[in-house]
Amino acid sequence: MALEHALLVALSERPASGLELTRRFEKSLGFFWHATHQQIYRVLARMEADGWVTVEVVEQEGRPDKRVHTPSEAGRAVLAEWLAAPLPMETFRSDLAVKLRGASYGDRARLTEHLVDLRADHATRLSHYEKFEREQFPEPAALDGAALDQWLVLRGGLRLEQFWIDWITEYLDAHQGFEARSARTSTTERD
Amino acid sequence: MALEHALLVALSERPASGLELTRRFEKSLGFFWHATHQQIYRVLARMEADGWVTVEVVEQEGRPDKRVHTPSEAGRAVLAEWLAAPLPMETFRSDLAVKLRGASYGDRARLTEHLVDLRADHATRLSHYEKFEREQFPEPAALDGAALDQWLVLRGGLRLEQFWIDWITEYLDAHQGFEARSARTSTTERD
DNA sequence: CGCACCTATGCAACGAGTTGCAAGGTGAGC
DNA sequence: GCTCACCTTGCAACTCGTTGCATAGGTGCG
Repeated sequence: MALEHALLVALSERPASGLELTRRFEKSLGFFWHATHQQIYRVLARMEADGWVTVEVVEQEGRPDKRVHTPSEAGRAVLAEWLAAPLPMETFRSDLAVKLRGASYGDRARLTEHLVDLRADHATRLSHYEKFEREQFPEPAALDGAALDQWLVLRGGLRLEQFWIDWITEYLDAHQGFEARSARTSTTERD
Repeated sequence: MALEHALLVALSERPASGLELTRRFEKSLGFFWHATHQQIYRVLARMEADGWVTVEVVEQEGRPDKRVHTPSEAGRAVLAEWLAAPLPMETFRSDLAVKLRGASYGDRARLTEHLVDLRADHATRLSHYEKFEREQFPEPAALDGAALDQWLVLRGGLRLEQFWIDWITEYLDAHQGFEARSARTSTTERD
């Protein structure tokens, strides 16, 4: 329902072809959104049919032509209307939560290994975001308008990665603590 | 792809009918998952056809019969296999992120109002979770096994609500700071 | 030349998830 | 007795998103 609007935001920042949008969604906007190129192409086609964007065919040297999309007046109106609507609370789905909760019904040691790996992956992405922040936004206090917004969304990405890391750490610590207590108890029992 | 597994976890904790599962998903498991009753019925039917659960029809007084589902041996094997698989990093979609990023192309004041409301909603849910934690898990250090896992998933829910609150707060503060700076600048210019 | 790979766009089929609606029964209030 | 709400299950139609494949030219490598 909202990919249309995400595309309108991206195209408002800079008109682009379908593939260029796909690339951009893998980068900065991708902190909180991901879409395959097919999905993007399909939605772009619908938006064009609905008159939300205009298309200009740009010929390129040594490459196929590309179709560059720009928000129309109608598209800008649709975007503005969507932006003004209230935000419903999002519930999300997390396989991780289900696996944590179901750990008793499987191999907890295997799960623990995967959790260590997953935490490492999130740490890697976090440091990637931090590098990006240092390079692209060296002086956040000087930002305003769209650039300030972009930085703040990146801040959300950073915070989210930290959330995953902290949660997994709490889980691992809690189970380690439980095992330590069990070991002490059985030692005591042996005595 | 994973609703099957979430249902198997829930049914492992306690066998249930479709509607009972729907209720439970609105509560504790719902921190990180939500499903409509239709979705649950359809998946239960498929799991029954695949032999992952067995169904017992339970007659009730003054109510329609209910069909209570219990994981079969095959179902438990499927769940264990899924639990042992590596966890892919989840990317998620957030309308909030898109709206924050696109704020320049709409009415920022309206968005700000909605953000204040949204933050209040998350704060409400957070305190609800905190109450639940105090009541259901008064002594976390004493937990083990499935109960410890349940508490840790609730901890994730708490952390996630805090994430939303902190992020929105950072956004509002940053824009307030920018407005304050702008006001000072224009005052200076007037002098 | 043959082969692999890149750019750019797109189709077809499938699975997941939501919304709207309904059947068929019970209990509660008036 | 009638209406209304609720319980339990379920169908149908729709949107959203993914996966696999296709086309058609261009570049790079041995």
